[in-house]
Amino acid sequence: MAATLRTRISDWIRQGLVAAQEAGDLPAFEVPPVVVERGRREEHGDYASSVCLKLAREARMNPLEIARRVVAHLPEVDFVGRVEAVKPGYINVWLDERWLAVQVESILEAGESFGALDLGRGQRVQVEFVSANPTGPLTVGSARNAVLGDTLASVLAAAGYEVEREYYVNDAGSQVRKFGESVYARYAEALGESAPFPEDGYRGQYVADLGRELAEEAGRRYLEMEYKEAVRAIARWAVDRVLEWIRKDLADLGVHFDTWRHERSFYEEGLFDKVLGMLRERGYVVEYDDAVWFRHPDLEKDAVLIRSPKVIPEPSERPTYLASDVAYLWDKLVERGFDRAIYIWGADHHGDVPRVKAAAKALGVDPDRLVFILYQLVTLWRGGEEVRMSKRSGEFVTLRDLLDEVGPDPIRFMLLARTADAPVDFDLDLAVEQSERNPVYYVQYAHARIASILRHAQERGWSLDEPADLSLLHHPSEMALIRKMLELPEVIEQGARKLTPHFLPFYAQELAATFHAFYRDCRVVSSDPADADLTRARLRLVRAAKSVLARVLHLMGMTAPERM
RNA sequence: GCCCCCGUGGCUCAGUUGGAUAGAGCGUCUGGUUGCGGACCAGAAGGUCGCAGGUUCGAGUCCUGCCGGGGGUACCA
Repeated sequence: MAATLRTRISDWIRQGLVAAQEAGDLPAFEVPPVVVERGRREEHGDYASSVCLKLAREARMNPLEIARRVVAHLPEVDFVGRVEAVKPGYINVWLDERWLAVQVESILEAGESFGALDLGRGQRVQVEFVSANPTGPLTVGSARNAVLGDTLASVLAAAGYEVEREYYVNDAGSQVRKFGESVYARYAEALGESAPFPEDGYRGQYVADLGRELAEEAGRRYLEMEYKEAVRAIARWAVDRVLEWIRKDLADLGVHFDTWRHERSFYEEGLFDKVLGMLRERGYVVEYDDAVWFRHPDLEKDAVLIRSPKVIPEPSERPTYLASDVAYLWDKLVERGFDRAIYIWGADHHGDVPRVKAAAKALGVDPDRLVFILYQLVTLWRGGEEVRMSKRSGEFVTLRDLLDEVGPDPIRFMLLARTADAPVDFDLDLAVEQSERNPVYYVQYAHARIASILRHAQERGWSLDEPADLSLLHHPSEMALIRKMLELPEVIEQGARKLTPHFLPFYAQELAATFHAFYRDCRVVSSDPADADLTRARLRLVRAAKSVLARVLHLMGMTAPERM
């Protein structure tokens, strides 16, 4: 399966167009891309194209007449059963039902690789996501980030990209230092000493726990060190501890990273100095007010700060946010040579996008190779009321809380089933509710139901691996199910092209619904000996449906339960 | 002020580079299983796609203005 049905039909119609031109039935003109969409109504076929409407002006012909001539020149292909030119000038295409029936076998053969495309042609893409500050547990917002990034990565991999998942660890800069100071203070307290608690420090309970843990582990060692040095060491220790939590939470959510890139390394390895030098050479750096600024004509502001002693006095540490971003983009696109770098950011960072893009330009890197997916905020609801979250009051729902209360599957599904552009209202009551109002179970139920049918069949002595005469499949509900399964590659194509994984949960629901309707109409395991061949064919069909359902669920990072 | 996102049936949301009568779930109403999982299925009611212009054969989709909601506009990340 290298191309979607839609592309094959598009190519096919293009062939008809060209053939019509060569035969002199159509005037010579450049053939535009043949847009093919799914027929919205039964009488519009499985696929439909409106190219002829677009061509009417250039060809100076009635669009319907164009369509007729194109149809007359369409070559024979096995997957098309019927084609017609209608009303204003559409070309409607119906798939061949015998061909459809046979696809069941190819779906089964493909298994977990069904829907794989080579859209990416092996291009290397990095998806960098979550990347939350390692100064505390992950929040619900990070969960949305994680789910989006991880699923997008899966979709891109399915579409033929070579994908790497990366977590960017912000372990340089003022927040980490402040975190270190906070832990230091709690650590000192645990040992009966008093230490100044930093202004705007981290006040969560976990900070106190870390302080106590450190006191038990290290004793008075850090108290005897020079303060700044102790803070630096403690910060490293505490960041490592927090990263362990983060890693665990993400693993429980089903998210795994290939690489963890540490911001600090940009400074330790001299990458930042190198990139800053390049910017300076190219004239994009100005200095005034005792600080270093990045300037670029694309920016609305005169300049953006790169380094200032007022932010970070320590030259060895990260100067500003942008400074690291500039070093990082160079690291991604040049040093490590990714063709594309995808960033998953909260929409509150949208203002930084033009800066990073401008920096890329300044460094001579094509800014289009940087892609930013911005997602809106998540608000939690419980008992019909918004759950207010505030880190200061310590009353915020962590990803850990959510995992303990809801479990990974509903979290993933519900955070996925919305465009990134729209804010998410996460209804805690609904997420845990096991009812028809909860779409998560609707999809998983279809999978479990098929598993149950297969168990039932085996108990009755049916073999599941037996070949079958698939041409016996022709019931409308059988055909609908096959058609729906064959849509998966197109869902993957859309998701990879538009970088919008939210198509998956919608498709999953449709597939489940199509299966349930089939189940109503068609008995799979028949006890009538006369139906033996049909039973065999339907068992193949149902196995294929189970496989595709599992495939979608796995793409979404969810489980496909055998029973529930 | 400026920048970004959103505004589609009662509610939550889809809508494939502009296409044929705008879709789904939930909710409401009505109905369905003497056989494979009723966490299921079928049918019905319900929408001037925020408002006003514009672009064209054709606009929920593109452009402009306005209204309403959210976010951003730090020498924080």
